[in-house]
Amino acid sequence: MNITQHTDYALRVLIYLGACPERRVTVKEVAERFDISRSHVMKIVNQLVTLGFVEGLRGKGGGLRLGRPAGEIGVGEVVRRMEPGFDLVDCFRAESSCLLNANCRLKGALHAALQAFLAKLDELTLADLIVNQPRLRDQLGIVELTPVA
Amino acid sequence: MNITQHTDYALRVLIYLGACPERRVTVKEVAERFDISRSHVMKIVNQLVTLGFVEGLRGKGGGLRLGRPAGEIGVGEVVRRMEPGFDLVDCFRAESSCLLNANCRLKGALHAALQAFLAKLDELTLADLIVNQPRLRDQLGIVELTPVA
DNA sequence: TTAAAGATACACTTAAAATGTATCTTAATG
DNA sequence: CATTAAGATACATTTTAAGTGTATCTTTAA
Repeated sequence: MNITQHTDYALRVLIYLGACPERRVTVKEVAERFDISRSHVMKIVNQLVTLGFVEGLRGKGGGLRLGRPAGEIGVGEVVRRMEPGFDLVDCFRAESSCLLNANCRLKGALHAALQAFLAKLDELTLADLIVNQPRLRDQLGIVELTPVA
Repeated sequence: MNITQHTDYALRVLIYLGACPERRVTVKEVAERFDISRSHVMKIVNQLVTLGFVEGLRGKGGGLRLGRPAGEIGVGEVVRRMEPGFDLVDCFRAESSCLLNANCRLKGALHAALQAFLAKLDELTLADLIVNQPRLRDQLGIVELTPVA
């Protein structure tokens, strides 16, 4: 059981943006900081923009910043919307035809567990992940008002 | 986010065995019933045997049956031991070196959510998934004392 | 001894995730 | 208005892990 890097990095990008609210951050900078491909970051960012979590501005001097205050971005919400599928098992999907289907208790049990998982994440907002901003900025290598070279 | 078919089918195999306690069930029968490859079932069964959830007997007249009473097989336990990795995200793994690492709250949050997920499954045993055995047997196509042709 | 079962090993296929490359669009600025 | 720097989009390629297939070994009952 795992979450895709896609979702994982979506959260990390949001943390980065949240820790650096005074300026726009570029995709290039994020990719270099986290040492992953620019195109992967771009895909993630695009989705975040589409969903309203991030605001992207094109052109010279453009870049990214949070689309809403960190306190209004739920961690559970991000995971729910970024993760491609929550069809924990085959029988969650419409076209599935497991023998048990009708009164299968397994399906219900897994569904309940999934809800518990997400509910736990719903307890937090992005702001909760960015407490102690100075230290976080330090770890992320964010220097005052100076973008990456 | 999903669980591998491996784990999914492990649970289904256990349900099948639990619903058919009066005789040994063969791998072939299970594969045909669930319409998946014999070798996939074999791999799953092997693991279940290694873990003690299932008892396999070779040779003519051999087959599978539960290794313990259904009431003593925890659903959470099965998922925990069958699922290949619970490294929800990269930073769960030892060799990972995320920038945030040290005081990253994300890691803690995801870990707590995972625990909530498993705790929910820990509330159930295999026996809870096999209530209404007659109906289940009917759905699984289990006929009294008559193996699949 | 034979047949029927699980056990083991390994090669192959498939699907999805991640990466790479190229090009388009937008916006600031000299 | 041209240039430059940014995100947006599209598509092809690579990589990885999950699943499948085939062959052979081992065990056990009859």
